[in-house]
Amino acid sequence: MDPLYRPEIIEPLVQQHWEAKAAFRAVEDPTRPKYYCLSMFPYPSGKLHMGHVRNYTIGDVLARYYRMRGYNVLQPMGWDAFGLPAENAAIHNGVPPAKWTYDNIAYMKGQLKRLGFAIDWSREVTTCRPEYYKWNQWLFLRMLERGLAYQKTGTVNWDPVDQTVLANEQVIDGRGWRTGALVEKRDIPMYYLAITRYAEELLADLDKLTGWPERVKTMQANWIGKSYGVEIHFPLTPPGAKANPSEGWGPVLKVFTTRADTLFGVTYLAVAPEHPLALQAAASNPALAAFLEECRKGGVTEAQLATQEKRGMDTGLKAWHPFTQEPLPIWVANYVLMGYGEGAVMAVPAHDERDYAFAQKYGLPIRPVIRPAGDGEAGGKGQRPDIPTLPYTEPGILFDSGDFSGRRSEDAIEKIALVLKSLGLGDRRTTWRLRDWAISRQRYWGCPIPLIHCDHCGVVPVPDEQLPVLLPEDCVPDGSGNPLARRPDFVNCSCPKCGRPARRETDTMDTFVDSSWYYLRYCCPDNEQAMVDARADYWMPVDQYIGGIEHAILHLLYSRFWSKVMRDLGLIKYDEPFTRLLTQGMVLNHVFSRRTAQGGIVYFAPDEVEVVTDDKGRIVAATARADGQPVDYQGIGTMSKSKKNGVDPQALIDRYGADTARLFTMFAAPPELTLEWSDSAVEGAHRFLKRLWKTVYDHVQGGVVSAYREGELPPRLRDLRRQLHQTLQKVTDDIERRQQFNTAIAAVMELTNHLARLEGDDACTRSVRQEALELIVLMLAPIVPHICHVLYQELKPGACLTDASWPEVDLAALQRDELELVLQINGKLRGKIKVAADAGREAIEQAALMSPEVARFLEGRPAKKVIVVPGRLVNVVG
RNA sequence: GCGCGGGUGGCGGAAUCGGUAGACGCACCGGACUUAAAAUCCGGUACCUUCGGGUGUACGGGUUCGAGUCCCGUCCCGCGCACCA
Repeated sequence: MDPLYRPEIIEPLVQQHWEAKAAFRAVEDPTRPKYYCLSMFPYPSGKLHMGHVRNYTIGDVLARYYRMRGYNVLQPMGWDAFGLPAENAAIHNGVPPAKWTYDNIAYMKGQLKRLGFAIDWSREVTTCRPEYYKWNQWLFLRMLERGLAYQKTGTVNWDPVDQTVLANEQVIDGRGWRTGALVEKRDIPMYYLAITRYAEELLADLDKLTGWPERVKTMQANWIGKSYGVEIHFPLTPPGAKANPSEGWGPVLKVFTTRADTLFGVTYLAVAPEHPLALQAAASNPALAAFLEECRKGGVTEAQLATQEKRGMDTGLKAWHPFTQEPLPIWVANYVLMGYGEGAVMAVPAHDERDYAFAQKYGLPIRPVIRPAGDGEAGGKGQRPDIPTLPYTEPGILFDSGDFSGRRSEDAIEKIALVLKSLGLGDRRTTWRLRDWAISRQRYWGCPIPLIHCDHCGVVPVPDEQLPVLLPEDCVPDGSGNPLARRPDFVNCSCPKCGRPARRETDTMDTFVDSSWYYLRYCCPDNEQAMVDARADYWMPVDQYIGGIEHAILHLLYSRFWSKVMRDLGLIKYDEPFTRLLTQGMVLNHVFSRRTAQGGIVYFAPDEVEVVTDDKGRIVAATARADGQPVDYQGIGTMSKSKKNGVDPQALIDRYGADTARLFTMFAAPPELTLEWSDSAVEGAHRFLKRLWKTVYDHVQGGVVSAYREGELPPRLRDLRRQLHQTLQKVTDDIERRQQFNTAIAAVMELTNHLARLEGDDACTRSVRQEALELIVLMLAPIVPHICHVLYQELKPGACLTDASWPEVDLAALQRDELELVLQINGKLRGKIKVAADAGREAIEQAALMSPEVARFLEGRPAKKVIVVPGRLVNVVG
């Protein structure tokens, strides 16, 4: 055995061993419990970053742990390979996105292998391969047949930098999620997936996801945004003008409200600038038309986003109140959203912040109709109460509201809805914030939408037998529009219906489509005949999914939707794809910057600066190595290219090895929290591995050990065995139930420190040391598998760690004859007492009362009370 | 604004069901080894102290024999959503 720990030598050897044995090949086996451990697949951007290392190490620890526990483990990996960065790289370097992508995949795959992840590479899935995206197209056609996919021309979010349409989810604060460019509105024909049809189920089934963080479920629930309310129709013709009541109410203006109880406080109606009524009124009103035009452009300007000033204009139109018959002015208001509810609201300035601000600005009447429920609740109809400060937005008791006065808000909403329904002027209604998912992208590097445009037959689906619609891989985009549209060999085709010349759809699918079902394809990546097969029934659902919190809404919601669609198509048998979800925190590092003379900011990589620390080790100043001039220390921030504070995992692996990289990322913080990069903490992790190596080396040098007999162990060795098995118990619980790998590692470090201090090389000691080292190596095996593989071989010649099981706790070793209890007097720690392990409550009380501490602190006063917490402490109250 | 997390030494963090606050690691200090340094090993490290002890988990109250943990209020930080009617 090498006396020195040399990861650069042992790690490649161990990896070759795994490869030769096909150690991590997953084969369906109905006789064994399965464990599908999935990490979110990477976008092949070029090289791994620390976030990947963290993500995949967490997954690998769990996969290896469950493998040792006897589960049939599937841990696959693949590539989210379509997407814009490939096109941008092509624009810069003149290389086709396909080549750039495949080169990146090859390099990053090498990096993943170098980190020693227990991945079944035979199931690798790459979304830009026809054998994968064929099934995107196939399922899209199934959805089209069922009306779950449909075309609609609508106002869409247009990213002027990427020249593409964005989904609502991809617009953040009015800007493109990737480019940060201000999003414009455009009218374009688009394909949508009807995710809203599943809104109810997507919301309700969140309750089934007991293995998901509450935070993620809350975010999804908010995103789906179910809202119970009432739809109210305001007639657009005066009630008296109807010649014949049987004709109904004629045209109405529909609004949605959650506060129907405030109906008698309505003083005007407001519609969105895109509302048909607004457009109609604008036709004969140039000033209004100008205002609408301003809203269309202004809705996304920076200034307006910042001030969010409420603006509006009277249309001159009137609607009539369904109960009071009173005429109400209809305004256009920029704070009303066309995309939500009916694109129109009933405005109640007295009880709504926005309506209040608007009414104040434009001098519209403000009419209170709700008062606090408070003490005067029995107060009787019509009684005029003290009105609190307006707007009063809480529910309360109605007044000045006709027959409804005196009712509570909740009650009034029900009654008003009933009466409206009987009048044919409204009903209860549920509204959702969730929109249908727009999947068309005017980009080249994505999955082609399998449709053909024929002048005679219209939009015709590509027949199944012609799938996949192949994406040409030799295009080099130049940044303007979609290069597919300029490829006659792609565009020109014949209509599948009439055979006449036709044009292929050149839009491609949102890449979130690709990632909505990749986990299914890992189950059967080689099936050319079907999207999924029976193997998916064996592996699915995913038992443990690990990925970044940034996917809490988009990817996870789309995947849940996709699963439900596939279930309804009879393709799969489960409702929810991911049973347990772990969202790992981000990786952070120090940020250094300097203001330039022009007022800009330049960033410095942490290794480009020299820091000055105070006597406590805090950074107080920093200078750039290049010019010796000071730079500003900005504290800790997420690793990013722009801040130049990313750490290249490759450098870490080259210097310390994969095991150190893995140990550091798992030890420095619990997986859900942010992880702060620290060079010295990395060294600390490396030091521990060197110590472990040396401890095993020293022990192995002593030669073969004989097994001890339980009875012959002296107390100090029994104590060590107790700690050993207590540690095993804790580590098992930390990994399996708590998923707190940092405390598991801390416990093993503590044990290893104790073991290093264990003196003696008699047969008994060596025998217990052998047991302890074997267990330590097994406990660390999921985290640092390379070093453990070698150490295990040294400890047990002929044995192979790949076949080893997770050790069992020896309950007998946990037994003890004597316990040490904490002695408290009046709740304060005063000492410790030793009692027999089987001592009863009375014996413990006696022992406590007889202790010198009690005599000293109670000074002869009698104890009023003695509280005994078995196995922990005794508190004497005097 | 609404919703969800948080606030513990110099730092990352531990304390799992209301029961020894600060595990483990980093940093720092001291010692050993060395001609010297690095590496390694050993010891110390919340604060105050009259060395008996006292005080400490953002702040102010409360419940309890006992509170970092539970309850009420305040402040601060992070994340998500954001004119959603």
